[in-house]
Amino acid sequence: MAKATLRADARRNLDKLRDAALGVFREKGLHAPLDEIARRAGVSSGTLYNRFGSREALIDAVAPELAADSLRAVARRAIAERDPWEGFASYVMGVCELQASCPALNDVISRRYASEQLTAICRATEERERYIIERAQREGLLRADFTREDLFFVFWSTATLVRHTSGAAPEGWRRAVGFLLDGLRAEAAHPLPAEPLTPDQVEEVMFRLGEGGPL
Amino acid sequence: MAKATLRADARRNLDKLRDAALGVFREKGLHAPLDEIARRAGVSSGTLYNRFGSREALIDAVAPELAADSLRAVARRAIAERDPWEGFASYVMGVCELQASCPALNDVISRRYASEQLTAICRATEERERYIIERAQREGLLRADFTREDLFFVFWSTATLVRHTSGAAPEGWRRAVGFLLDGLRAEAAHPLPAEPLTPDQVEEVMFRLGEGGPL
DNA sequence: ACGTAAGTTGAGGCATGCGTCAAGATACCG
DNA sequence: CGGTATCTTGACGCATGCCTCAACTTACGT
Repeated sequence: MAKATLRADARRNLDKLRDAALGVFREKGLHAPLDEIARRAGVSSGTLYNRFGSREALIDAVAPELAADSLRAVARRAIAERDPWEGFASYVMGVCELQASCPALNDVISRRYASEQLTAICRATEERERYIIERAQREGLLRADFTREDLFFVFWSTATLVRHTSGAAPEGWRRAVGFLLDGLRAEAAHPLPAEPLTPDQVEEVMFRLGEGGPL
Repeated sequence: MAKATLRADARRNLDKLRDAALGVFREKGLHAPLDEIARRAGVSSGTLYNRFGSREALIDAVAPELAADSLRAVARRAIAERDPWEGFASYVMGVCELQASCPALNDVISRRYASEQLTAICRATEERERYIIERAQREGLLRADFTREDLFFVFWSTATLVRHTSGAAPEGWRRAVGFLLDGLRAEAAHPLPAEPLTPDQVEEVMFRLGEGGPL
């Protein structure tokens, strides 16, 4: 399917587009206008479509550099914490910090776009999260009824919070996450009014997030 | 400025538009296309602009019927609770239920639109909230460092949650709110990593929400 | 150096949604 | 009933953003 060899100029354009996409995505999020990426790369929008064909392909091309490393690093730091609760808390805060630091990461973490690479990155994330959660629960520090799917509540919430408060109160989200973490400690637990989401439900929600729609 | 008396047909159209707006807003939220409202009212979009002139004016015309009563009712029920914590929890859950039950209310509560009437409604809300919060704090049930501005964290979060999970997991948000409430009990309190938002900051965030922008 | 396959261009078609205005319709007054 | 002020209409222009394709340009092999 894919041509093995590109003409030199095409190859150059592909690289310029990749770089431009990385920059624009980081500044404006994964929904940034493709035209702007083409403009920044110094090529026409037609070329962008020639080289990539879709936003998704473009995202796939930059996803690893954009997200994989930072997410891995956050998990690594969390696991390195001696205290399992501190590890969990550090993970949650760390991921939220990523969300706050870069619109594109925020989109990745709250799953505003799906793509092959992104999905792979998330699957890797998932396993690390399970470990971090279980470790904290084994010691009776994280409430026992907390599931990995519940993490999405945290990240979806922070996604919006960060998006809207980054201007007026850049550190405001930390307070919200603080409240939330206090509710996740084992000793804070009270019976919950609803069952956890199933992985399928999470999947479905993410799928709809991709659709876009208003907000 | 405003004409005191309208011609009969104009008056009729105004009412039809008001009704249509109420219906469409309830179904789709306050950002629903104005054309659709005109269509449902059986008039042309030009007439909508003749009668109202802007989305904001249209919102103002339906805001009281749309939002004021239900918000008041939730606060009333909360205050009627004997236990101040139950009152507070019931208020939070109640408001979130409104968010979940109607896209327009969700927009009002999370302040996706500003308008004169809406602002007035919110100011009324504010006082009731202060009372509910203080009552629960006086008894040492709600954590002492919780401010009225922090309520917005809850409602902003739920707004997004509800918007995205209403299809796949209609009751899912209750679980998220459950976690949050557990973090708000006095005995769950741990030092927070950030200061509360000032009312000005809340104002500014709300102003930006109105702007729209992506998501 | 030249021919051709490969690549690029950018105007233009699509769709959404806001807001306007000249032309036509209609209520109301005398 | 007629005249006029009031009101309605709906096509149009605007803007955003996606995506395409016929015409043009360029790299590369010989």
